[in-house]
Amino acid sequence: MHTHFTIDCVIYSFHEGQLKVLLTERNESPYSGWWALPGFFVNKYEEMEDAVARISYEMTGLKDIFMEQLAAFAGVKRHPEGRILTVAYTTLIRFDDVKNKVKPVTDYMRQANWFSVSELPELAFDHQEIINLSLDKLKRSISYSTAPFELLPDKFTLTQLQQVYEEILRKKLDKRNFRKKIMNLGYLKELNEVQQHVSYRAARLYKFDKRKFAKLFSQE
Amino acid sequence: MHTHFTIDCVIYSFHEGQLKVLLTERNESPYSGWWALPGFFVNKYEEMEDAVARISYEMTGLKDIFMEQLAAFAGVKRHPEGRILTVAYTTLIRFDDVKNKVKPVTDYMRQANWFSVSELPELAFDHQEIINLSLDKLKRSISYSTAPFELLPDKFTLTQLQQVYEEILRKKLDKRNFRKKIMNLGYLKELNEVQQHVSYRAARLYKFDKRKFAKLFSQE
DNA sequence: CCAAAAGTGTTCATAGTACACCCATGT
DNA sequence: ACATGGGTGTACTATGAACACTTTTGG
Repeated sequence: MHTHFTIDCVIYSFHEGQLKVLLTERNESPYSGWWALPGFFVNKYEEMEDAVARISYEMTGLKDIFMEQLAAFAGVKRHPEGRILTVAYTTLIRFDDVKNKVKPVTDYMRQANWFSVSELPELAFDHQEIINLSLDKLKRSISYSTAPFELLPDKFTLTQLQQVYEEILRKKLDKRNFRKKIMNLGYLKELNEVQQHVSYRAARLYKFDKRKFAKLFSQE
Repeated sequence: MHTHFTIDCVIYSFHEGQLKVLLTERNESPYSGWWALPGFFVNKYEEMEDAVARISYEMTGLKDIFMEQLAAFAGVKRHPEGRILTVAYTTLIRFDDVKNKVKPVTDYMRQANWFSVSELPELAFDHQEIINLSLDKLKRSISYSTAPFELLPDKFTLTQLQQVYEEILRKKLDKRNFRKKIMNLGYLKELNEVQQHVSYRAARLYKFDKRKFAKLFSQE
């Protein structure tokens, strides 16, 4: 009638054209020395939302990130000591905001690091399964969500945006059709600015207009 | 680091043109005498899937129903005794298959009964919230899922099918457009049979072709 | 013959797809 | 001048939405 209760965090980012996930190296048995999702036990009188914030901070050093629930995993055999129920949470963050800040503030993890989702090491527990489920969900929801913009800097080019879509959907898109579609959605703000420091024609920058995005859904 | 762990079941059915959910009347404190989702504690060494099967059976008398995970709810204040983490599961069943079979086989519940989702009594715990979330999910997934067919008998009329869509989406649909769309999907089998015992023109019956439905997704 | 629900098509607007070349810039 | 990615349009197809009348049947 009781179970151990943990939270695991699937934190995505986008860098160098690739979708990355943040992993931590465990410093505790079992799976000491293995890479795993940042995660830990929930305290007895702690709300789940508070636990998510605390644990994501302690394991990765990241503060003030809002995470969304993915699912519960509760296999009796997940852990040698018996059932540990884990509730997995996911979020998307901008790589530039955090690039030098990922560092565990607890001894339970030795280090934290970004891995391309297509080249993951072997993971502890059932963490690969958790990532697979979350990637599926991301793929399904991308068209109706702000997900691509949460992964990009405030100002971005259409090519960068297209790369995010391509990484998440795992397929190539046609440039002209992509631009037509994305501009028709009506929530991109065209800026009078272009990329700097590139050795080819500089691309125009765009911003995501949250207000217009929200309007599309509120009117129904 | 430990928590109580329960499963709650959201079981839908369709009857008399309405989407129904199966509730049980509690016989235990807290909320004794209140209507609640069928749910109970998971045993220590029990797999979550086994617990779902056992609990749905004990609370409602229904056997062999496959349930899908919805989400975890873990508010510290959900229960006077402290945190109880519940994982909610949902399923859809055919009313005709079960109409006289819903009866708890435990004393924890006094009775089980179907309620129209639009006329629910006040529910125990946060169960209304759980139902709301599951209705949202059902609405979002209806177009890509077998959900409507799981709620209908083996042979059904197009009007019945349309009613299921209308109930889940909570809006009226145009008959001609609905038929055009649903027939274009290509997984309805037209039978050489019609309704019996109706006092008006009998409608043609259709079957859902699982194989064709599955093909649509496997080819991608 | 009447009540009740079954069944049926066309038009219009919108969205998706396929496809290839010239342009601007930095080195 | 060249390499690199930026930027653009058209034709076709498919899908979604609006809209009203005739047909069949049992009682």
